[in-house]
Amino acid sequence: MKTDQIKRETGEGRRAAIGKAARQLIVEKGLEGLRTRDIAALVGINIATLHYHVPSKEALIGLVAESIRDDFKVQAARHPRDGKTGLELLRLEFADFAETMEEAPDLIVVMAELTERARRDKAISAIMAPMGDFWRRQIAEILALGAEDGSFRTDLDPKAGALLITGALSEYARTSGKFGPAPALFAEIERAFRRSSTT
Amino acid sequence: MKTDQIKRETGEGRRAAIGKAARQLIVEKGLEGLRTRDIAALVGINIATLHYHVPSKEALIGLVAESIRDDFKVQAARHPRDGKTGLELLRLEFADFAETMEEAPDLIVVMAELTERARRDKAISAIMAPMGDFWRRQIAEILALGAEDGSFRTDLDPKAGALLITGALSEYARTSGKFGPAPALFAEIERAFRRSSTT
DNA sequence: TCATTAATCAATCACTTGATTGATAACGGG
DNA sequence: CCCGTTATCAATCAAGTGATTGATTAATGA
Repeated sequence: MKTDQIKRETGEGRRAAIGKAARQLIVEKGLEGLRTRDIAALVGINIATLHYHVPSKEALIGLVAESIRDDFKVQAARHPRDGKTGLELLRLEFADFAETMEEAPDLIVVMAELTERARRDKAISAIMAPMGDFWRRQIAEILALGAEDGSFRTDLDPKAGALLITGALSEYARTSGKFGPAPALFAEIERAFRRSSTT
Repeated sequence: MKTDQIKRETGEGRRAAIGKAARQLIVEKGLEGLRTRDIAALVGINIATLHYHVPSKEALIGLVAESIRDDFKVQAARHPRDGKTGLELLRLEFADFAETMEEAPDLIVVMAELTERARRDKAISAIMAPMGDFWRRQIAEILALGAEDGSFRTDLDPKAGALLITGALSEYARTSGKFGPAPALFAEIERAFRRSSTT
């Protein structure tokens, strides 16, 4: 257990540490207030060393975006999803989201920050946009499945419904604290898509 | 029609011009890339003159936040809202939103940017948070009214429903272009809250 | 063992950026 | 017409800010 590095660190290890520190600083100060010097200080290395591992600030932000994408992929594949009804899958989605908010709230903060930046930065957009698309498509598939298996309304538009759900969850994460407990929101979403009461 | 200022400009006029230029630049480069020099250049004045009218960058961002709030208030009071059913009011809300996206898309972009910053900046938060609250409360009232007058489901949770709607509209604005035409989303929202088919 | 590579840092560069200073020119009331 | 107020700018400051340079030291393989 060599906690404190006496001397050196392997290349990939450093890159990972730099990415982690950058994410932490983005949470604290925003992308706007992100400084290479602060990152280096947090990692405990010289600025030149930081530039040795990550050539530019742009590349650094790209590194963060990639690390977010990786975390997102892990989160998306956490639970088995076979042989379940639409409603069960949707609840699984809710559970995943609640779990992420609990365990890795900074993931959501940094994602929001990068999504904002993606509007102007094509390189970031290339990484972040597919993530949003993936999420929405996954929810849309769940809704379509649920409409077939009787969990949800048959007049449901899966794509629009998916936008509703991802929007609501994002908004909840953004305003969290102000709005009450998540289950109340989850329940309302279920009612919004449930099959009409008569049979 | 004195289009080009030969010499001077009144104080309030300048402040307004500075605010407008700042908003334009925030749309182009983000809050992150907002520079006092760029604003001054866009207005056509010296940096010192800018500081004469707006003492600091912080005050400048506050000015932008206030101008956004003012626009928001105008937008919110555009149509008469008395004597209508919940569904009619909701449709009015949709129309207002679509109109804003059409006529003043930068309003939405800047609002998103400031909302993001509000997370870290208390002064901005003090201006922006009430705006979001106001919007959500207004929608919640519409939903509550519609549940009473028979437009919407009776098992509707107005607060959760409002979060669903504002989240969906924000998400739509954020991803616009990717998702199809707004009416499809509006229609799905209506179905989500409509009274169950029987009766 | 020893040359090569990988990793690190002190010092510094070139430029940006918010803000200030001191002087100057228009405006407007008396 | 004159003087105080308002508005403006050229020049400059001080503190950053991303990035580079040149040298030094640990690891690594032949």
